Amino acid sequence: MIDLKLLKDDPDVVRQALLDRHENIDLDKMIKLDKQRRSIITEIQELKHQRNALSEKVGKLKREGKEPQELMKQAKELAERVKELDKTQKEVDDKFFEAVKWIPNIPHGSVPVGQGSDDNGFIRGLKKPPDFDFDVLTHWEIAEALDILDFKRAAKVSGSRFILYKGIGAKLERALINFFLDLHTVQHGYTEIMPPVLNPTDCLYGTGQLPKLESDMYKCRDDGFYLCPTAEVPLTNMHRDEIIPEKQLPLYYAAYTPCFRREAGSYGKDVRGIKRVHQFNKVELVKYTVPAHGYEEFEKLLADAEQAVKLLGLPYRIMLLCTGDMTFAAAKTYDIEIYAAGMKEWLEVSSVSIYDQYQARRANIRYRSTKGKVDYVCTMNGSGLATPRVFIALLENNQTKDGRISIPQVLQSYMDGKEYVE
RNA sequence: GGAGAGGUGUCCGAGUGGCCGAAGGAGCACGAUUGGAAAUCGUGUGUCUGCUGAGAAGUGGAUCGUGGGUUCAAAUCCCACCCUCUCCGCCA
Repeated sequence: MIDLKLLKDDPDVVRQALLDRHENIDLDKMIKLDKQRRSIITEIQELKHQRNALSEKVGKLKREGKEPQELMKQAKELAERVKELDKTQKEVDDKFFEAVKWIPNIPHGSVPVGQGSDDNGFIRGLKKPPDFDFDVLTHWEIAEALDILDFKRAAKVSGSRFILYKGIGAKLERALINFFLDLHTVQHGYTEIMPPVLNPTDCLYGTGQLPKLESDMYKCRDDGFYLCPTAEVPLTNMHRDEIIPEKQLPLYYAAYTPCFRREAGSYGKDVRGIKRVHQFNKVELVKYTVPAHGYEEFEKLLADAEQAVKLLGLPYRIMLLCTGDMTFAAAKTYDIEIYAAGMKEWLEVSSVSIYDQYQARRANIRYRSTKGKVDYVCTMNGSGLATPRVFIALLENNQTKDGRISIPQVLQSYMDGKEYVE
């Protein structure tokens, strides 16, 4: 949620943010509702004040053994009016907050204004894809040849866009997960969490997937749970409705979870292979910090994710997303993309986002400063990394002329010391 | 699914209709003490929010799991729901 003071005192900032993000939201209606709401509140509070004062008098007189009938009658009349107004206020309030939920975060000043991926900025990494001196295959061709992914049977047990890893393929997937977790917990100081992956509505609202991405998630009909679309959800909601002592900050969490996405609206796209699937594995990094250190920690988080790609020796680049390409709740986002030689595309393997206090406001996550002041924390997260695309890149970039895949050195200890998938 | 117990501030915990935003303790902050620290002593200390104010602040309102109800007045009484714990059943 945005800071409501902005709406009242500086609505143009919000208006500009909406423009930059190409969000079509009727801000004037909200401002009007807010004004209406405030005036009702003022009125109600005045009445309640009177009522409370009367009640107090009644109490005092009764204790003195008197029966203040007249006062009680007055108070009753007041109380009835208050009750009615309370109802009106609730209606206006509900309308207002329902509308405010749809206001996205304000982009950070360093974010380029733009429409879509063409307007994203290049930060660092490879400018051009690497060359190969032989005809490269796509990952689905290699995987079938090596019998490490079984597309037909994946479709049989679940449908299209599901992955069935087999044999050394399954082991490679497990190696990636373990490598990422070990890297971030041992080298980068994150605390490992293994959270539940069925999460209730409140959690998805807290991190900002709801209300906007409702149709992109799987929902359990009878229990109302959503299948976790990213570990960001449980990791960020862990501290919902808490006030964290400042000296405990920053908090660093890393978690492996499967992630579930309906990928609604992408039907004809990327149907071959495992680039876009309904269930995938991801190691997610989440940090909670004091707002003043947010952007410094954010750059470190990016570097932590980048390190994983570097150690795997994959060709990558880091892009800064423009206003039009960022998700709803983010104030700034970097994408790490690796090049897949077979598909001849850059694939996003990590999206590193900072939310300022937007998520914290929604999820009510606060901290108490050493001086005793309470304020919302700053949250951020990034994939470190999502496996299917790393898997693609390993197959497509590490393929050899003779049809094998060389295993990066950092993974070999997780693969019984093997140097090749063959 | 059945039976019982419980949900109060940062935490523990008292509180069964008005003098309760809430005893007591811990924690935290500040001060004293100390060469420094621990211990000790003193003082302060919930959160959200309306209005006025440049601000310091002032003055209201709300808040004791959530939502309703009774009452002039609710942490306290009534109803529904949610969550946690214990026991039983069921499943793994």
